Parts: sequence; C-alpha cells; structure tokens
Amino acid sequence: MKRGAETREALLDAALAVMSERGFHGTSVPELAERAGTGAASMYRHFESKEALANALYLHAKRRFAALLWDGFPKDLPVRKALREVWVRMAGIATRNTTLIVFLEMHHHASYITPETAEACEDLVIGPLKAIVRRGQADGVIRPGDPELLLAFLWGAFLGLFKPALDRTGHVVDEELLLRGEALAWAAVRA
Amino acid sequence: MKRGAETREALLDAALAVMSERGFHGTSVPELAERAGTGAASMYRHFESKEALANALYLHAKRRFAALLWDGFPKDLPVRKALREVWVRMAGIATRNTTLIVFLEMHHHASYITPETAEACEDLVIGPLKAIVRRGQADGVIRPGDPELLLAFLWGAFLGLFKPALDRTGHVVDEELLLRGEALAWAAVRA
Amino acid sequence: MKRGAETREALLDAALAVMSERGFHGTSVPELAERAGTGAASMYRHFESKEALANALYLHAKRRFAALLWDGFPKDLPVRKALREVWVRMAGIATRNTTLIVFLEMHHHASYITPETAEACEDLVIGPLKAIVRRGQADGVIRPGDPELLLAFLWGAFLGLFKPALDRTGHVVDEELLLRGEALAWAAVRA
Amino acid sequence: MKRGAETREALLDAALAVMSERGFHGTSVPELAERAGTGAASMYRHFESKEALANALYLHAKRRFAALLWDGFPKDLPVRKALREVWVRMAGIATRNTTLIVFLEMHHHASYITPETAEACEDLVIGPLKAIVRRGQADGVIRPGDPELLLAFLWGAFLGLFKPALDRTGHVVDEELLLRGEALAWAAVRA
DNA sequence: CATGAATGAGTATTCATTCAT
DNA sequence: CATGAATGAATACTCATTCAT
Repeated sequence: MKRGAETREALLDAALAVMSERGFHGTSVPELAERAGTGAASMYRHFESKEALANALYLHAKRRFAALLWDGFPKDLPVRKALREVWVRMAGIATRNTTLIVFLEMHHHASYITPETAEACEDLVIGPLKAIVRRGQADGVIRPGDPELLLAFLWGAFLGLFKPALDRTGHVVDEELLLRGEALAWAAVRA
Repeated sequence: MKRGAETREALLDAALAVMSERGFHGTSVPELAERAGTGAASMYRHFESKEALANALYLHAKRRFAALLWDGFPKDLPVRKALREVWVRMAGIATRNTTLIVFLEMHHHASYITPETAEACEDLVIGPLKAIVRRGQADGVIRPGDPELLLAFLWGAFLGLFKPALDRTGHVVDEELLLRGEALAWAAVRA
Repeated sequence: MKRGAETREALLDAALAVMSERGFHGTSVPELAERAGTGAASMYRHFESKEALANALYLHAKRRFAALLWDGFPKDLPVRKALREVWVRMAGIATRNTTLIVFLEMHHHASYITPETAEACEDLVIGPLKAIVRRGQADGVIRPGDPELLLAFLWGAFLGLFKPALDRTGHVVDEELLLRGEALAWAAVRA
Repeated sequence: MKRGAETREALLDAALAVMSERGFHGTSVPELAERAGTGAASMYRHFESKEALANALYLHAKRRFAALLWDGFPKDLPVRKALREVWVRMAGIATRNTTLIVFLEMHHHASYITPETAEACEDLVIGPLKAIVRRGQADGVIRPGDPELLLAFLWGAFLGLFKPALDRTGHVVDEELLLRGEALAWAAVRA
C-alpha cells in the first residue's frame, strides 16, 4: 500500500543490491519484491518485465554514477588536478557506492541490456573524461593518441586496484592506496 | 556412449563456453549437457553438482591460463623484455582463448566458488609475475612499492584495454593497440 | 482459478485419496495436483513442501476421524453400550471413510510426520476412549490394568478384523462380522 | 567381486532393512546397492527389477518368519499352551526380527506384490494357526466360528500391542506386557 | 495502485534401468 | 559374474508472469 513512485524506488534499490551481488539470472522476482517490501505482482505495475527493470536500473545507476562523479566538479581545473579529482571521487564511489560500480560493470555487455539502454547513457560518464584528456593532449601534458584507449586503460586499472573494495562492500580504500594508484595512473598517461 | 574422461572434458569445455557467455546462473544443466553431447543426468556422474562443475572448471581454466602464459617462457630475460613478453602472450590469450579470461574474471569472487578452489590456484598465474616485478625493483628499473599493487593495476589495465576483444569472441587485437597498450603499462610502472 | 481455501481443500482431499493408496513416497506432486484439478506449482502456495502437506493432512485426517467418532456421541451411556457404540461407529468409518483410517495408520510413525504434528492430535481420538475404559474399570465391568494396553489391543484387533474393508475401498462390513467382532472385543476386556 | 549367492543375500538383507523403514517407493536402487556393498547395476544380475526384488524379498521374509515361528514347535501341545507358545514366539520375533514383521505388514497389499507372490506363501504362517484354532474348537476350549475371523482379530491385536516394539527396532518387549497381552488374547477367543 | 492466487515452463537433481567392458 | 558409465523419464520445487479482485 505504498504510493507509486516509492515502490518503484524500492524495487530499483533492491535490484541494485541483489543484482550487483548475484547477477541478473541469480536474482528472482519474488526475492526482489520481498526485499522491496512489495508483492511480486506489483513489480509488473512499474516495469514491463524483469529485463525492463534491469534496463531501467542500468540507466538509473549510470546516471547516479555520473552525478556522483561530475556534480559540482570544479571547472577549469588544470588537467593534472582534474584527473586527480576524478580519481579521488571514483575511489569515494568505490567505497560508498560499491554496488553502483559493480552493477554497471557486471551488466555492461549483458544480452538483456538493450542497445538503446546502453547508448542512452554512453557519454554521461565518459564524455567529460574525454574532454579532460583532450585538453591535456592539447596542453601537451598528456601523451598523444586515441583518448578512448587511454581511458580504457585507466578505467581498467582503476577497477583492478579497487577490486578488493568492490568485492566486499564496506571495505574502505585507504588514503595511501589511493595516492599511489593515482601516481601510477598519471605516470601511464602523462606526456 | 563415450568413455569416461572424454565426457568429463566435453562437459568442462561446454561449461567454459556457455558460462563465460551467460554466467553461472544463466547456464542451465540441460543446456550444458546438450552442448557437451551428453544427457543431463550424465553430468552428475562426473560432478557432484553444478557448483562442483563450476569449481572444477575454475581450477581447470586457471591452470590452462597459467600454462599458456608460462610454458616455455624464456628464462632470464631482462625485466623490460619479460614484461613485454607477458603482455604479448596475454594479448594472444585474449584473442585466441577469450573464454578462459572471461570465465576467470567473471567467477573470481562468485559465492559458489569455494575458498579452497580459489586458494588452490592463487599463485599459478600471479606468482611468476610477482617474481619479475621484484626482480625489476631490485634492478632499479621498476618503481618501488608493493608488487601486488602494481600487478593489480596492470592486470586491470590489460582487461580494460582488451575488453572489446573479450566481449566479442573472434575480435582480433591489432598489433598497434597491443604495442601502445604495452607502452602505457611500462610507463606506469617503470622507475 | 479457484478461490484460495477451495484449492487447499482439493489438495488435501486428493492427497488423502492417493497417499492412503500408494503412500507418501509413492505419490508424486504432479499426480496430486492433477487429481486436485490444479497446476503442480499451486501446491506450493498452500503448503511449504510435500512433507508439509502430509503433516497438514495428518492433522486434518485425525480431526475428521475424531469428529466422526465423537460428535454427537451419547453421553452417560453404560460402559458396555458405549464400547459397542464406539465399535459400531468405527465400523461405519471403516466402511465409508476408509481412506481416513488407512492414511492415519500408514503415516503414524513415518519420518516425515513431525513430532509436533503427532503430538498436536494425540488425544483427540484416544482421550475419550481412555475415559470410557477407566469408567468401566471403576464400575468393575472392565478388567483392571493400564487402559493404554487394553486400547492398543482393541485398536489393533479392530484393524485386523476390518483389514479386508480397509484394503479395498467400497467393501461393506456386514452386520454379522461387526457383531461377532464386538463380542470378541468385549470378551477380551470385560472383568 | 563377491561370489554370486552372497551378493543376492546382501541385497535381500539391505532391502529388508531399508524397505521396512521407508517403504518400497522410499527406497532407491542405488541406496540398496550401496548398503549391500555392490554396484547398482549388479542388482539386475540377481533380480529382474526393483519390483522383482521386492517380491523375492516378500517370499523370503514370509518363509523366515514362518520358520522362526514353527521350526521346532512342540507337537501335540494342548491348545491353550500352544497358543501361549505362539504368542511368546511372536513376541520374540517382534523384538529380535522386527523388520521382518514390519516389512510383511507394510507390503501385504502393495500393488507391486504380485498375486502369485502373495498366494505362494499364504498358508505358511496362518495354516498351522488355523489348525490349532480348529483343534481348540473341536475340544470345546475355543469359541466356535470362522477361524479366519478369530485369527484376524488376534493377529491385529498382537500388532496393536507390539507396535511400540515394531516402530523402534531394539525396543524390548517386557515379560509383563507379553503375559498380560496373552491373557487378553485368550479371554477373547476361549469358549 | 496493490496484491493473493494461479500456472506453464523451467530448474537442479535423482531414479530405474541398460550396456559395453 | 560384476560394474563404471550412460541416460530418458521422473522428482520436488521455483520462476516469471498474468489476472481477478
């Protein structure tokens, strides 16, 4: 007997929690519903199917991730500082919003995520990153070459470093790991 | 009616193929069996359960990966060349044995992989890598610091770079990507 | 699509019929469901498991048996007449509600009937019987000794006599067998 | 690698133990085989099917029961003493060969016991009993009437009394219960 | 808008049985 | 005579989904 949007939120939250742990196929609708405090049938009032829920969640998660990363991001920071700020923010997300990253990575190329969903939020996160890299290349502080490649490298490295944090919710990324990681990242891409 | 070990192999092969594409929960036992050319019941003669199969496969895959990486690896290569050789070999595996890497990454921290399984093959791949890094640090050509951290960074970066190859079987890693990636990797860790 | 309680009743009825014929293990859930006019999955909305169904049925059967035996039982009948009335009523149940007795006997000490279930209805049938026997002993018309023992003897004898009726549903207990049996029973226990 | 007949015996023993506890349908061939120390396939060398095994066992059990009851039974005992001896022997069987009685009762009217099997051993146990009853009736010490009816009553009463012993293997029937029960039995049938 | 009830299709797993060795 | 391996059919149970209320 909740009010509409509330139930929807609860379902998305539940799905984020469970699906980031056991994946899409490992998560059942009844389980989701119970965790959301609703009857299983109610899910179908808000989403056409389990797949539709996953797609909605993917968008939702990507947007939230983008917001956490970019909202209030200081403008016109020198490239080096901008990248460091990105790194620090991502570490924060990995610590406090672990499920977000795990869910997004886990479902990036899943068959039930439609191309529309994937495209709809393609550039939310990566667009501004590319801009920073390009600026760095223009300034001559970042090595030349396809920004996508540099970013793929960095994003992967970041995930590799913070895997322990991502695998166990609640794991705190310590300051030193963060800084040493950032140093490696910068060494890799600087001109 | 196949002979014992043959069926077991067929099941492991099928599981590697299907589970690396759709994951553990997305793979049904009948599907596995059909792909292995066996009846579904036959799986249970060779593995106690679907989970047991996944664990056996994890070990199997890790060992095969380690073999592909380290068998015939030239001894006493200078560190720089050794790392390049590692990188090249891994790119080869990513191209020709994609499922191996995908499966291992996908199931690294899954709840149905027992700690025993995980431990049993912990150092097969990473042990020799650590040795190389340590040697590089002793020679002063690799920056100091916990080798685990450097390797986590590099392994993640590698996965990030080759994700397109890993997501679509058959995708060939071109020579340029390989070399540019290696350059980034080296830049990150060199002293 | 039936209304809730109706389906539950139908399942209990079906289970009574089938399980009293082929036993718990000889009865499959799909078979049960079909006989109840439901899908097999619907059983699990009403009972947690096949075992839970059997336990619920055990209670249900015991209560119905007790009701058939004791509802409207004339009060303050002399002991001799009371026992005869009991005997006659039991013969009636054996004839018209065969499955009830067969089911209860068959599952009395089955491993899947929980102690809780067994205790919950222990005295429904036997309690009033004990009272009659005690009254008879007090009056000096029934031989002394543990009432439980006398009742175990009589209950067993009854089952032995009516086994043909119990083995084949529809077998009618003829008047003569009934009376001769009662004579034996009385001869056994009278003072 | 056992010698023929030995395996057969082991299978019958295992079946008696397990089937008297969980019934025919509750007993699986692999379980039987394991308990008999054989491979499951070996059962089919000795019996055509699980049903055939049950039938063979039924005969086997009936014969052993008859042997335990009648072998060395004193001839020409007065009827009263003969019945007491029968009662005592049956109590002994109930104590020491519980599974025998339980199995026979449990499978008496099971659908997988063929009429042939049932008939083949019909009179092994009951034949001599009938003779005793008839002798008693001729002597005027047992009440007149169909001996089958008297025996059905007595057999049932016996089972009722010794149910605790039959339900729990190892339960010892105490002397007093035995004698009091026999007194009831005699009171029921004496002239 | 919410939800108990219902269910066909599917899940992992076990079974009774066969057969090649 | 014995048995590992194999399997089609079954088993208990769960799922994603629908619908009447």
